[in-house]
Amino acid sequence: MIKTRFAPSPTGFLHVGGARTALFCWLFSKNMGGTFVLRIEDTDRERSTEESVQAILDGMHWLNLDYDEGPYYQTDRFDRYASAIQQLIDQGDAYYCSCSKQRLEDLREAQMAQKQKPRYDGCCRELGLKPDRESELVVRFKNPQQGEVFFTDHVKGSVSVHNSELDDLIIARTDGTPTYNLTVVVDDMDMQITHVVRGDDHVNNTPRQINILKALGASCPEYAHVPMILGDDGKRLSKRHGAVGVMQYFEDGYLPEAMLNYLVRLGWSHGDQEIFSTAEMIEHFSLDDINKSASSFNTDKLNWINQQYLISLPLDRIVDLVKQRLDKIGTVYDAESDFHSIVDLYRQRVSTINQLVDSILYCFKDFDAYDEKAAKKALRPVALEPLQHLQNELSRLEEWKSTAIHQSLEAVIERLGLNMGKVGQPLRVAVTGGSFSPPIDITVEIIGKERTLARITDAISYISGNLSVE
RNA sequence: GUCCCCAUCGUCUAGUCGGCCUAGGACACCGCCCUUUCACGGCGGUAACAGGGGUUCGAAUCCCCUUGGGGACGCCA
Repeated sequence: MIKTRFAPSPTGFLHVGGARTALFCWLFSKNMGGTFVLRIEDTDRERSTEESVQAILDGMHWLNLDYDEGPYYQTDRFDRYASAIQQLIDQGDAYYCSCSKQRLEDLREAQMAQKQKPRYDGCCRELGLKPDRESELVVRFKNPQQGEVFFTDHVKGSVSVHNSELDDLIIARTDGTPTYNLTVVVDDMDMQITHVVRGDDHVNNTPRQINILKALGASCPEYAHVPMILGDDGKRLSKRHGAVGVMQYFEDGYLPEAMLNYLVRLGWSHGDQEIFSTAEMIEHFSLDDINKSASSFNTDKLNWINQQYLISLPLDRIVDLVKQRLDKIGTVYDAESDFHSIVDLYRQRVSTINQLVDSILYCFKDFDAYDEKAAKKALRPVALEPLQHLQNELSRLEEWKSTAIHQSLEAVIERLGLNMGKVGQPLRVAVTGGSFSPPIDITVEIIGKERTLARITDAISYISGNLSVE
């Protein structure tokens, strides 16, 4: 039976890299019919926050990455860690160390100066120090000094590191609290995790953890270290640029399905397939197909995928999201109004919910100003006559339907000897404020007779006003 | 600096463990078609095996070196 875990530390929001790691982990366990556990690694009390825990939970919930077990909190398991540390000490696999931070710092500097890899020199390793009330000691793991650690990673392949490269890492701080490398090992062991799927910034920790695991008498899980996600510019995602929480994408109008689909294709593929339903991802996913190298986040492609989902998801879903957004930005609209047709007309013209809402706003409220370029091009004196004729024709319409509206347009075109562009485009700008919209007859129908006529009047006076100014 | 890892179009990638690759798909970009605008859709185009050595009848695929990138080196995780 397969068991995986996602183990974030709550020191910030769930960023795209973390989200993808969680996704791969989740996908793998679903594919194998295994168990997916969520574990919050909050042993660093200085930096862990309640808000971060919530942000991670929110992000996973939005993406629909549900867990079968947890969330477990490491801070609830300090007793267990203490006993594991004691076990190691009793076995002679760990020892107390009294080296001061100052000595450690000096040591590190001296090693760097000699172009060596900075690491603990084992000063207290054979001293047999005992803890007393006066001095606060730290506990170090007695890492083997001979041989090498070898493991086969599902994505990186064979990795080996000589024990001589490793030092005696601290497993308990002076205040007695356990550190990361000890807690992961104990938890993975106790929770019977069979596959550790995590960011590849942990490959260097793996040999140390394997050594601790062996000392504790446990067997090793399998590993899959997934590569990092770089920013749009190929640089590392950091707080200062690009590293936004996954919920920011929700705020920006992206769909969780699209986000998941985009993320799954970053570092993983299944032939030439681009669009995957969740079921398809689960069916085809395999850890061994994950790419070894880092990949860059590309917003253009995310936008494209989001648009694909905007088009293919059930209309009701999109309408709900549009209403939510409308409410959020405080747009007043008739609660009875039916958005289905307008949303359906626009979903293939935009790439996010927010863009969709922005572009249909003119249906609910009058716009403050015309789009500058559009007005300059379409609302010129030559447009006066067509607009006046349209005003006339349309005001006489009894049935406000696109077909009838279309006939009115045709009538004006014929009477004035113009083409559709000369008549339709001024109308479009007059009525929507901009130059992009679905077919003009349909657009006009949706806006309604009263509003349409009023806006044509406004456009006529706008053009006339400009005339008198000149 | 030391150790670990990585390297196909601008980006995401295919490349079933050497031949079917004069390197395929997608995003972006550029044309054309559809079209009253904008999109969607359709068709076409520009564009890559980091460099150098091997191994082999034959290498994007295997080996070595160089270069470049990333990661780790905490009483952070």
